Amino acid sequence: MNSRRHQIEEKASVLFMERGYAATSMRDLATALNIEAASLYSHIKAKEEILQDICFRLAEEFFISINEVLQQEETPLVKLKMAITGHVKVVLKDISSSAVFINEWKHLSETNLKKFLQLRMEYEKKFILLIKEGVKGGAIKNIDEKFLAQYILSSINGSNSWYNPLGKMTSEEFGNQLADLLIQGIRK
Amino acid sequence: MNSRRHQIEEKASVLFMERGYAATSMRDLATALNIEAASLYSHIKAKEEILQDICFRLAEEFFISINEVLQQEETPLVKLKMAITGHVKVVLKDISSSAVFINEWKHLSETNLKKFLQLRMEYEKKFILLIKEGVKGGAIKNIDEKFLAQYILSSINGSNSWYNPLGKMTSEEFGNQLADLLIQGIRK
DNA sequence: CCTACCGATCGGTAGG
DNA sequence: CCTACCGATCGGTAGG
Repeated sequence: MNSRRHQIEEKASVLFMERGYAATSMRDLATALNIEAASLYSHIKAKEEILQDICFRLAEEFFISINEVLQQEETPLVKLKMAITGHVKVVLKDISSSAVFINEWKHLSETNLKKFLQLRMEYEKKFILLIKEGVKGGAIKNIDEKFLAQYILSSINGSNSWYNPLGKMTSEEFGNQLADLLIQGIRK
Repeated sequence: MNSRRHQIEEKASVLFMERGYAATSMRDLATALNIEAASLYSHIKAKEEILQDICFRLAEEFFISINEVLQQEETPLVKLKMAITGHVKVVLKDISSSAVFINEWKHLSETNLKKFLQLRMEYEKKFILLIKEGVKGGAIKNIDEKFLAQYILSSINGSNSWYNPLGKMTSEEFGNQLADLLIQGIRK
């Protein structure tokens, strides 16, 4: 709907990814959009509002993905693979926004920061539960589930910085490849 | 030798990790050291000099580690595991400095940035070569070596953000565990 | 969406 | 290592 606002967030994601949130000024953003800095404030209330919107939008997308996986009737290992490919899909669908989600959340101010970390913890817990199932059933190595969850999630998130959309792999192939490597590493 | 300078860099690493380079002011740093901002400049020439020193010091440590591994007479898979545990060791030995190396290098200015990216590429190439050996010898899956190298390195680097020095694992145990997961994922 | 601004803060220097 | 500053830039507002 609000297309100008959408343009602002899109451009901001790119700049925040490239230079970081703190090093991107409202004048930088305005220049990239061919307007004056003051004009931005008829579309947003504050700089942080942009960061907030990006971070919580991505959080929502990650939740949609994992919740869809959790209601499937599959083995833990299959579900875990789906959770991984689903996470990768969200990351690669919008690389700049996910880069901001992954690297710039720390610039959220108090209340937002708390909410954000709460959501991230909830999301990680869902991964941990999935892994616990797998360990119990004997499909996954008997390693601390939190360790494995952090390992998997940080490995996927890292791919944000090196996946090349212009390379030979589509994002689906990439996600599958990555998931296979991770799954083979942790399975018994 | 120059212990005051060393203290400045140490404290700066922590602040740069916590808030990011751009969001850390020289006044923040000075306050953390109980001195005035202007006093910092009798020890350093500019803010970027601190960032530069941290980034290139870490780069050096990574090179020392990989070069030691490369001159070993071992199978590619064993050498790769050594390269991984060596890299983890450097990362975990100084979590704040390595966090700056991993996340804040983009704030280096032109000349330093170019040099830094050059070094990082050289380092990655050594990993790629190691993996190529393994693929040729049939020990490692026939997957694009660059993909595998990026996957491994970004997975290790990610651990910087979630390894808990106060947890049950020593950094050696942690590095071994991580290396095993990665190796088992990529081996044939 | 723009012009014209504001107070605050930035990295850094002069001089002791 | 400090006091006293400087020009530049920051996020943001008023008023149209």
